[in-house]
Amino acid sequence: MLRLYDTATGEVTEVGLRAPGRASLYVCGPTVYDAPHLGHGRFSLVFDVLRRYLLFTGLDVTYVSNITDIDDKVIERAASAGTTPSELTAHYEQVWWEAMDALGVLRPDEVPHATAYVARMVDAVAELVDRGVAYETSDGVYLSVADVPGYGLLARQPLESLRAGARVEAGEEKRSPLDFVLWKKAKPGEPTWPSPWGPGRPGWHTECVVMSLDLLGDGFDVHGGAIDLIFPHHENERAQAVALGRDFAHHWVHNGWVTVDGEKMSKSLGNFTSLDDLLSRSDARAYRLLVLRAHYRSPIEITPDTVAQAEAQLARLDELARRFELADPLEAAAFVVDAGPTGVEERDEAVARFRAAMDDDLDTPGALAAVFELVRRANTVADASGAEAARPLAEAVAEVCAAMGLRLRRASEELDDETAALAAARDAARAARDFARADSLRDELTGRGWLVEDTPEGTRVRRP
RNA sequence: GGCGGCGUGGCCGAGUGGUUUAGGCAGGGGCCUGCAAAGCCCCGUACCCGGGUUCGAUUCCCGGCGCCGCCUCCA
Repeated sequence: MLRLYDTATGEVTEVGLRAPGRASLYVCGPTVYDAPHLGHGRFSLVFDVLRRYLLFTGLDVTYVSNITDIDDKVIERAASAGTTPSELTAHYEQVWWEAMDALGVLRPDEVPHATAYVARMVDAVAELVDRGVAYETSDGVYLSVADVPGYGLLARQPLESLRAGARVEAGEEKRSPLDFVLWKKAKPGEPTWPSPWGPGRPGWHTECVVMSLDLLGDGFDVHGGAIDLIFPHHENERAQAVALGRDFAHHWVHNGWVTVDGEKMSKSLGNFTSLDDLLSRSDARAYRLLVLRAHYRSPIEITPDTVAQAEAQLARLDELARRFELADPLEAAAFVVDAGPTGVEERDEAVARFRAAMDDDLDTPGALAAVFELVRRANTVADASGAEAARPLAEAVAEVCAAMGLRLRRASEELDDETAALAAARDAARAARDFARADSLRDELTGRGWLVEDTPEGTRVRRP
């Protein structure tokens, strides 16, 4: 059974499921006011891997991830771009899904949009006011965190300690600097929805509480997001759920940063890279592999060097797929499910090692180590006893990679006529034992950017 | 000021109180090959510093040093 670090307790504990055989996950999605960057890519990949692994173990998984399509940034960006918030968010949501598709991230089962949930958010805020834990000011409605038992649980800091560091804006009417806005009264020119407090729009933290509980119900299993969402976003979500008397997420999972030169990549530091930049200059699978190579809670450094290392690693896997002409399990189905032991002992043990690593707080580096050991074994057995003897091992590599969403590529490149002719000429020269000519033809091919290999079937060229 | 994380061999990156090792990339030697490539085999006496606990610490404790993060509606 899967064990994961739980931010709420600070310990790695078993992920208890609300309903046997069924897992429910809510992952905070993007605010669609700009193109996605590497950080968005990482959290999407981390939770895609978690989801795929749960599916692999045979669970029925419901995965919900939202789109935030109304907030200050959306309004500001739309204004400066001379467009409307809804046009802006429609555009960037499309960009978002294109990037997710490129990364091989499965679409969520449900994608709630904040703007579609405003009425239900108003209901929730009204109930918080009724319960006496929220109050109205001249500019909105706020939650009184002092009235929420256990506030600071996720931040792992007591209320007083958080208060000491909180920034206080001049002219605020909040009772405590930590109180956060549930409803913002409209300023001129802003999109609005009706409410008991006049026209306005919801605060950010409310949507995820309302949408997750609506779609997954009380006591859903896992709530995830990137580490920066712990405080205040998730803390404040939880605070509302507690104040509403609802049973909220049972396990909190957060992934680590993408860093650049050892520093957190962030917009304010101006050191962020868009996902498109990376995908345009590297194999999209390399980013998934880069994410898998590090533990999900560790920071990962994305540099041209680490990307190149991941691509070299990928080449080793692809080479195996080519050697065995492996079918891609993700060609036939969106995800793979473990069919259980096959009776081929070495294969079954390797899959068990893979699962043990994944069960141990999603230890993907360990899982990858099991994969590469299996790659070596498959090649060794094939060298000694032929490809058929090693086939179950090689197929297990593809299967287990697919369980992490990593697809292997066996297709050789399309050859243009000239290249194919050079390769054929080289085969003829070798057959005639005219090695000088064969070597010069290889140089010719190499000069055109091909890597030349001899196989039992003759010259094979591929891109390095 | 409060809270937390990290410091592993050329690089990336796991892990562990001591028996034989993560894994990948790069590098060296070998097998294979007409020569290569791919694949396979072998190779690096790594764990920030100083104390302490211990028969024994990279792993536990304390103290340093260095780096990073959160306490701001950043993934």
